[in-house]
Amino acid sequence: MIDTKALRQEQIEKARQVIRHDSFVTTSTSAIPASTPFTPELIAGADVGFEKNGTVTRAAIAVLHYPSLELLEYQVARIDTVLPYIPGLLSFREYPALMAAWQKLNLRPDLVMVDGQGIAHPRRFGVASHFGLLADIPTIGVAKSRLCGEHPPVGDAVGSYQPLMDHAEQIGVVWRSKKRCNPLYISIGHKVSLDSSVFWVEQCMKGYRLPEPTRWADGIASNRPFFRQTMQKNL
DNA sequence: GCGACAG
DNA sequence: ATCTTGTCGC
Repeated sequence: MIDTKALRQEQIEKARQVIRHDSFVTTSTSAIPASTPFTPELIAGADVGFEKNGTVTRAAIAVLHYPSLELLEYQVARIDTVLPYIPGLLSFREYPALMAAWQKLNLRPDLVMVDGQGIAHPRRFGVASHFGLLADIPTIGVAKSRLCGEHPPVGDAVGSYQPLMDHAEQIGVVWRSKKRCNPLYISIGHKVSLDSSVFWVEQCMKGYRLPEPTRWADGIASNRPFFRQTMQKNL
């Protein structure tokens, strides 16, 4: 059986290592100051899906150039599924495949947007934080629905937002990325502040519900015709 | 005890 | 997440 008790404990311990402020580092120089004076050159999106009745876990990472948001590279990794889906323990199921895809990458993204929660998690250790910590890369959690926390209704206008609260602690921002679409749940993954997280997601929007990095990772993974065509056109 | 519950 | 066509609404 699965020792869920131990996995939850592991989350609590690893969550202490998550860095919640901007801590971008260039390939050469030292750490870059807080806030957003730093501009990433490469932003990636990561998404995980399942095949063969859930027995195979497939991760896709798409690397885009910023600010052009053009696709520069993508890698897909397939591994045997290691764990069933258990709410709150999603990262243990998904991060092995993410690491495999990560290691295939030739480019080194400055920032990765992960499909799922960051610290907007019961133990503050969602898949975006887990992956960011283990790959030691700045990450942002961009989820399509809520895992925990509460928030007031978000306004209908694009750009409207509400804080995602867990008791007295703000764990994320619920942000309307597109009209008549459910809002996005944005949270700190690792080494990116909440303000910066929302900022970079905004900078990566191109009229769809999802920011381009995540949208591309999603499209590549699901093998949809439009993405295949545009992919071959550019790569 | 009864719901809620990322992907 | 995944199985899947048409269809309702803006």
